[in-house]
Amino acid sequence: MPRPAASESTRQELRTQRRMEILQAAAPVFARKGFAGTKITDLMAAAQMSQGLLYRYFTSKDDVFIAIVEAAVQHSIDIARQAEARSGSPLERLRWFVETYLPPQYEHPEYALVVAHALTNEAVPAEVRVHTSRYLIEFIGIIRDLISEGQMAGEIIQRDAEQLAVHLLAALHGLAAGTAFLGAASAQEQALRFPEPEILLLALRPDHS
Amino acid sequence: MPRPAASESTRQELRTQRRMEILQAAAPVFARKGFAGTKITDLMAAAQMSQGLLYRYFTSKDDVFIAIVEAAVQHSIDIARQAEARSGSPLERLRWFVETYLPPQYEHPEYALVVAHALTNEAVPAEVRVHTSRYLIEFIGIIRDLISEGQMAGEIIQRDAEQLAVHLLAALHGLAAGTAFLGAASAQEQALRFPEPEILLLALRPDHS
Amino acid sequence: MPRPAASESTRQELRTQRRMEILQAAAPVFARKGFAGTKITDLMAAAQMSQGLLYRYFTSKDDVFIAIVEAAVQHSIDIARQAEARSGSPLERLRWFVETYLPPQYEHPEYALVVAHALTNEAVPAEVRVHTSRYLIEFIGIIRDLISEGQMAGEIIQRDAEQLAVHLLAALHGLAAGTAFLGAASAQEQALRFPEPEILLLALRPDHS
Amino acid sequence: MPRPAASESTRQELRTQRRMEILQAAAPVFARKGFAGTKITDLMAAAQMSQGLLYRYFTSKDDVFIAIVEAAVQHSIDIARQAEARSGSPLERLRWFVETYLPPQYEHPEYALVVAHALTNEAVPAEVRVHTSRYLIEFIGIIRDLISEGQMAGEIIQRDAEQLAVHLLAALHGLAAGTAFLGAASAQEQALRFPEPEILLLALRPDHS
DNA sequence: AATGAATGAGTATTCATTCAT
DNA sequence: AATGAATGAATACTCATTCAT
Repeated sequence: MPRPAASESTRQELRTQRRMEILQAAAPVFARKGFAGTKITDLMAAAQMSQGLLYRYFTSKDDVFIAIVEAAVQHSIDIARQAEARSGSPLERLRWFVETYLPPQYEHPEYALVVAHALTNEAVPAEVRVHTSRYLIEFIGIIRDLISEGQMAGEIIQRDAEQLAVHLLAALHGLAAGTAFLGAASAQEQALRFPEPEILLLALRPDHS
Repeated sequence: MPRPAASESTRQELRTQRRMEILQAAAPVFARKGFAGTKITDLMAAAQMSQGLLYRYFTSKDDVFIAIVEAAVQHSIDIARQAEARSGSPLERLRWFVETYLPPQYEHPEYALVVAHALTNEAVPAEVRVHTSRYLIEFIGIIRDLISEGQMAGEIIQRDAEQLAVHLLAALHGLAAGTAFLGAASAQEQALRFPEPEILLLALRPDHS
Repeated sequence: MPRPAASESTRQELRTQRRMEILQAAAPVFARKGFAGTKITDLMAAAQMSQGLLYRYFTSKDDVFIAIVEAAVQHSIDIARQAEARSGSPLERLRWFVETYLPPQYEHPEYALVVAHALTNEAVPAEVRVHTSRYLIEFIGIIRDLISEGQMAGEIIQRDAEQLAVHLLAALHGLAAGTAFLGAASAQEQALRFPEPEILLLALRPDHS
Repeated sequence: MPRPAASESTRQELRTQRRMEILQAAAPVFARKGFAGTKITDLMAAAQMSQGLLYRYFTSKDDVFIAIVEAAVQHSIDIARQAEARSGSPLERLRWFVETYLPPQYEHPEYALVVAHALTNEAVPAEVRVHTSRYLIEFIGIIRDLISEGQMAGEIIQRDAEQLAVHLLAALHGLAAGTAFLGAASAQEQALRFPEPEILLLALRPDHS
């Protein structure tokens, strides 16, 4: 067997590598400027490549955006599934989830913003929106089930599990979004204190008495 | 013979009226499409007027957007101030705030989205972003002080008041944003249950002893 | 015979009066901004009337412009014809023409500019251009004939009369146009000295010897 | 291995080349239609390029216009300076100037028209107007000084040198402008005879006696 | 007649995408 | 593969003209 295969796979690796570079450079730009507000030029300037090159790795601006959203949503679900699959009590697993999920959001709020943007923004192709929201519902479902389990174990307050799940995730998302701007804004004045993971779990405490 | 005065003031009223119509039609469009993604045509089609007319009432697309953000932020602060000024225990006042603030957000999530957009999006003029974030910090401050009071009264858990405030408002915002898409998305499948106001207050419960 | 005629004629006078006011206000505006650069708003602001009113007196922007050009050209020809009909030697009549024609051009260069604009500018309806240039050729013809007469009387240099005529009128026009800007421009620095009428006639002096 | 340098300099040449093509195509269009009356489409259609391309070479319509005016004025001054620096008597140098300056104006009256437009038209940015008129005053100054010299040499009539200079240049400009329309207009009927350079100098002849 | 609001076609400019090198 | 020039559709904004009062 000759060598072409080797150079072929190397080429493939380079391609994948390039694609990743572009995506990583693109995410924060989309987050900051929104889908419609982002120009191909912005994207490729951030990636330090020539604009024309984008079209060797993606078919369109949409395509880049979709890839980012896809990855972000997939990442969220992955963590939720890991939490689900862990050992430990339901509450312990929820705590692990929040502690694993929140800090990176504080570091890279762009992904949350891009996902939000993808869901909200009509400029984004409808199929992406549908697809993404379906994933999110799955995401919520996983958390809701963990909460239910915790309630059966008596570790979690007896309220509608779905409402509790939505509340938890809304707070997580709100915080990620908030970091993006209040973080920046408050930096200028006095830094705003963002809640530690533990705070997010307070609402779940079982009732006294 | 002061006749002109009458028609003059009438004209002013009509102008104000028209401005309002445009703003009310524009808010949901901006919320759905984002600033850059919204065309003047979209705005004026929603308002059922000819596009050119917009420029008799606003100087630019920016101008319309800013007016909406301004109003939304002002409205938020107003409610917070009313809560502050109310009689009753701090917790009761916070409950009133959440019960007053949340349901309209479920009804009209567009305003929250527009504000978020204004803060996040670089396509939005920088001064608007700065101005708006300053208001938001004031908003947070009011809620934080209410929480502090509640803590002194023993009604609220002893944790960093600012973190608790940020958490509360992040959840509120996250829910408003979430309604916009998950509401719509879940409508297609099975409706998602969004938390009642009471849920938002669970995190504030004082610790069991 | 009843009275309606009287009020009827009064109405007519008012109409004519209004038309004139508009034209007089419009000429300098067109001169300064050109045809395409002038807005109806500019015109009517200068005339201190509401924009809509223009359409009671003229059918369009073109119409106003044409009326001004027409009047200006007609005025030029009138003076040339008066010079033609005068008594005195051909050179004396030419002198009268230049002395009568030039100073008002220095005072109101706008008309010369508007005529030039009408001839040059393709934004102006083609028929106006043709019509106007036909008039101008007539204008040149009158001056050329006066020069010919002067040559036969030995008062004027023996050169192609048409060339001399074109030269004279080009200078007149060039000076009118020049006043509009060099006058203004030089006012800021040191005033530029524009030629007295006599200078324009120097080229016509018969040869020495 | 300095290969990139070569292609880099080639690129620059191509850019400059393109800029020139656009300018050359644009000048007559601006001359015919005026600044406000000229559409980007007109410009680029004349240059046989797509409209969007203009913006890779100029920042705006203004920018193109300014470049043309700048070049035209600069060209005028250059010729005046060459006349100034020549050998020969003042009158001979003036004759050289007129003979060099006038015929190209007959060929390409567009530049004179564009300059006139730049000075007259308020649609043109004020700074361009000021800048250009300053140049023109310099231009006049050079000619005035040549005339003064000629007067001292007894070659030129004893009249205010500045008035003579303004007259000469007004005639030159008037002829250039005139060619643009009377040339075209008269073509349709009978050709009008435009003055030969020599005619322009007649006014300068010293007095008989 | 007079006013100023309403309309919508038109224009400068931008930007995703394609193409030549 | 990589670059950056070229294309042209799309969009904010303007302005002549019409209309309601």
